[in-house]
Amino acid sequence: MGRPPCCDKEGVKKGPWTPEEDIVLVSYIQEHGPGNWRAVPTNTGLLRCSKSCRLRWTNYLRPGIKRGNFTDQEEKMIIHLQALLGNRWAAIASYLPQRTDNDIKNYWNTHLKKKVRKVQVRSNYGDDGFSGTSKQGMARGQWEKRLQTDIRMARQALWEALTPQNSTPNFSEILKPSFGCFSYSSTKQSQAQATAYASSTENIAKLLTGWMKNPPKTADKSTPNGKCGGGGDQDFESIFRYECFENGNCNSGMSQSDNNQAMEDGMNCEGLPFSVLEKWLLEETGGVQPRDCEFNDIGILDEKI
DNA sequence: AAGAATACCAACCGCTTCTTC
DNA sequence: AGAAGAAGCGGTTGGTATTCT
Repeated sequence: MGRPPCCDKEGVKKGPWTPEEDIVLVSYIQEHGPGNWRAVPTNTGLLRCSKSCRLRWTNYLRPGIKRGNFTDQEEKMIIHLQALLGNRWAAIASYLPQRTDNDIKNYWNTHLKKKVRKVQVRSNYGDDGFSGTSKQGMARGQWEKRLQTDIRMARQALWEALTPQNSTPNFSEILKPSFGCFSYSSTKQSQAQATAYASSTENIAKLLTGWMKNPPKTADKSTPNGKCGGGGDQDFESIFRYECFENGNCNSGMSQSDNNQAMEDGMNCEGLPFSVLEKWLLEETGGVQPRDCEFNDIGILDEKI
């Protein structure tokens, strides 16, 4: 027998929150700060369970939340992140600080899932899509399994590439988070792509090692998310810019002028912000690889040094 | 105009993970 | 070390709005 649900008690209200309840909750949190949710219903007199209070705050009342109207940029990020991380909505939401996991999840389920599926069907499988046997003779379940495998392979490859004993990569490949999801058409091709992906990621270690040897002197630890704030030409952003736009590794098909515009907007050629790409990279490395890097300049690895 | 179908999203449920003792 | 409670997370539900027939 499991623990009884916290909201089963009698007298606990369910359903939509009223503006009055919202005001009570917000006033209480303004005074005491978020947390200790257990105490909220008793101290406020709200006939809600602690869980409901927390959810209402985090998903709706918390300041800084942007609601509705997802931009193209946000859509793109969600699609990429979902392909990379799966349905880990909280992790995805961490890249979009103004959006809640619930919001992203809802948006994915109602809009993006269909959109992505359409694109996949059109570009890779023809109009018969996933029904029955596809053109490749693969059932949907198998396809999903393979997708997961490819993502795992890609992540593994990235991790391996970031360990100091490995070397030699094409950085722009890493900045193509669409790996694994939208680009395969046959098992052979998918394997080849995974292999190509693995070998092409090897350069990251090199790039990072070069960067770490001369860490940005002006890196600003106080910038949001602890990211490097304009550390001369050796910071993450500069590396992304160099590899994508100046070193000829951009394969987005974008014109040079569009590239320049994206660069000015702080994005790579796929429209992904440098800050996000940087965070990916740091997450993929677990914040600890390459082992002898001095990540402390961007406030990530202080305790390891 | 009205009923049915579909879309949307806030909120709930239950499982997992974290924290405290 | 492990039990218990708190908090976090993702899947699902249900009410409302909108669109279709």
